[in-house]
Amino acid sequence: MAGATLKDIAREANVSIASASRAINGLDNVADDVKQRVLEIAKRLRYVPHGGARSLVMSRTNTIGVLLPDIYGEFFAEIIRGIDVAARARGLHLLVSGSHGNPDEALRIMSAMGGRVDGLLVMSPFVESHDLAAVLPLNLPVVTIASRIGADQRSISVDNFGGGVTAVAHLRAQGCRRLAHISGPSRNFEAQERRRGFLSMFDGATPPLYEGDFTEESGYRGAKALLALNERPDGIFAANDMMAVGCLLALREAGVNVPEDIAVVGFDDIPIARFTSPPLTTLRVGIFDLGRRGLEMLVATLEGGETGEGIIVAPELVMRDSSRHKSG
Amino acid sequence: MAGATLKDIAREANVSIASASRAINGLDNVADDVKQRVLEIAKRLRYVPHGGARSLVMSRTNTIGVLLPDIYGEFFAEIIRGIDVAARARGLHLLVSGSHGNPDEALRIMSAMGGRVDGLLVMSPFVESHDLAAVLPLNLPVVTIASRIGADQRSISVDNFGGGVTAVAHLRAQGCRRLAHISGPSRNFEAQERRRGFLSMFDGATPPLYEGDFTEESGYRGAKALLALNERPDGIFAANDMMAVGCLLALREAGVNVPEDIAVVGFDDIPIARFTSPPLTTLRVGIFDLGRRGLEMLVATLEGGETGEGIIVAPELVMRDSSRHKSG
DNA sequence: CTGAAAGCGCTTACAG
DNA sequence: CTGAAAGCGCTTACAG
Repeated sequence: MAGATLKDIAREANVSIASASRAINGLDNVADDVKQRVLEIAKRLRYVPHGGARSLVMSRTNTIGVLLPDIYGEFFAEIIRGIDVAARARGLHLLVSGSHGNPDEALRIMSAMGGRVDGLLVMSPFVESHDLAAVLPLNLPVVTIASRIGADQRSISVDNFGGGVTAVAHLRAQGCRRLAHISGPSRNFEAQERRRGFLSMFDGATPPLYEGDFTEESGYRGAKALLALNERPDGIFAANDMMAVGCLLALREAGVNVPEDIAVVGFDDIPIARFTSPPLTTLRVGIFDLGRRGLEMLVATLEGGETGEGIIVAPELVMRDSSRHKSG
Repeated sequence: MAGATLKDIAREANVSIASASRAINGLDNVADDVKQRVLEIAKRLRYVPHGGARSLVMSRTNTIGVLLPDIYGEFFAEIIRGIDVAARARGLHLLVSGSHGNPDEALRIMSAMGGRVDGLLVMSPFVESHDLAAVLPLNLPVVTIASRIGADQRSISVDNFGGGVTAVAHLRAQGCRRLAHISGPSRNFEAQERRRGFLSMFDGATPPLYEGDFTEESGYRGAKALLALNERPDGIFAANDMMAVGCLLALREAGVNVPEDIAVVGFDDIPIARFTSPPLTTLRVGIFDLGRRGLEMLVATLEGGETGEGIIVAPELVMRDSSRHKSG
């Protein structure tokens, strides 16, 4: 019922469980015939080693815990894919937990992962996330991705402020004079930084802001709200691509030409951005690589114990038709 | 270094490790003061129980292994989200492994998960996947999602054939006379079934087929290929929404009106389908629910040992503007 | 090359 | 209410 164990195999093969263990693990201090016999029996019994027991004695789980705020849309699919590909290349397992809504929940989950993982990859973009640092498990290496956690933490994050600045500079260079911003949720640290970057380009003036929640839906509503303004904007910076997609749809429905009447810039460069109509100008953060590099950094910590500080990735402007030069 | 253990706590609290264990687990056969003392010390030491040891002795891991073919795009993000939400509700962990490219790799991964999980949720849509059934770990409950594995397997899948039939019937009802199909990859079982359903509506005649690979890119190329035909189709059934998105873009670029000139139907109803232009008519399979119900079915097997056969979900036509009634 | 034995951290009858 | 002890399945010095 509970599956074959090493003991079963050893008995059947007439050897000690030590020898069985060695054969299974491919060590060379086993007689060839023993090795063969054991392997055969193992296959016949469909033996699979008990990972828990193994990790108990080796004090290594070969598993990385992954903590995500919400598994939603292409952005997170890409992040996980990057992590997964890098983990697979190293024979590591992934204990994944998505959709925690706040730091408290993240904490509960992390403690539930205790003893099951060798390290933690945490993405917790909540503004309050720096509290997390205080409760992170001792002795468990952690790398944060796009989060706001104590600066002493090893981390890989995005220059969101700089991205906001770049978006504004680009729109102005394309001839836009009245810019507006559809921001992400205010409790999201990244959203806050992008908005700060955007606003930093206006001294004194207060450009129109609409607070969305990173969904297409909210981008759609945001664009409608901006269109209703007395002074219509001629350039919109959406804090992520999902909202930009919703935004493009609302503009189309309103008969607004993009980019001639209103230019649009997103953030992230999710795979679908090339396939919107018109194709979306955006700030590429290399989502897949964010995940991949996060995992690699964690592995480096695990192995070398290196004490490098964080990496900050500068988003790269990808110009597509949604913002390409305009008449005015 | 290795983190505090029950022994450390017991020593510090001047109790046996048995009592410490009871206090930690909230059993009631512990004196209140002992419980309090232990809990305090545990918090101070940032104690987290060793999951491996616990699962070893309890022969229960509270973890579900999830095996996906590829973590890519919104479809898989939604599946995982459904699984994750359902798992969280039951206090279960998820050991996730994405991007296996074939049944062999799936097998390797499954054996690597051995002893770490109580059950397996497998999605392996490869045509050759029925081989998997022969090597699935003994005694490890498995539920398959949208896969082609032995019929005795508990499973939740989609009526892909019926979906193909529905798509054709719908397009014809909208007035389309020359239908074409952009199919998924031929080694994908679901893609095959959708194509079979499509073709079943043409006796004798051979409508145009273009084989894509489920990416936007291939949908884009497929539409271009179909537009180059002598006899242009006036209705296209794309085997998934991603390809339908690429298809819509190609049609727009070619100045083709949708649905007036060519109507388009997708498959899946990914979240973004409502936000394409025009909004995409598609066959909704309830992706999130596929994941959620798969996990629930697995849990039922785990708990009750019930022996129900599989569930087959009928996709539901969601009519949007990309196929709404046409002149001709 | 091989086996007996210790021990990883935990839970749970069992006896008090 | 409490503790000593057995045991979950495995790996690894240690002694042969």
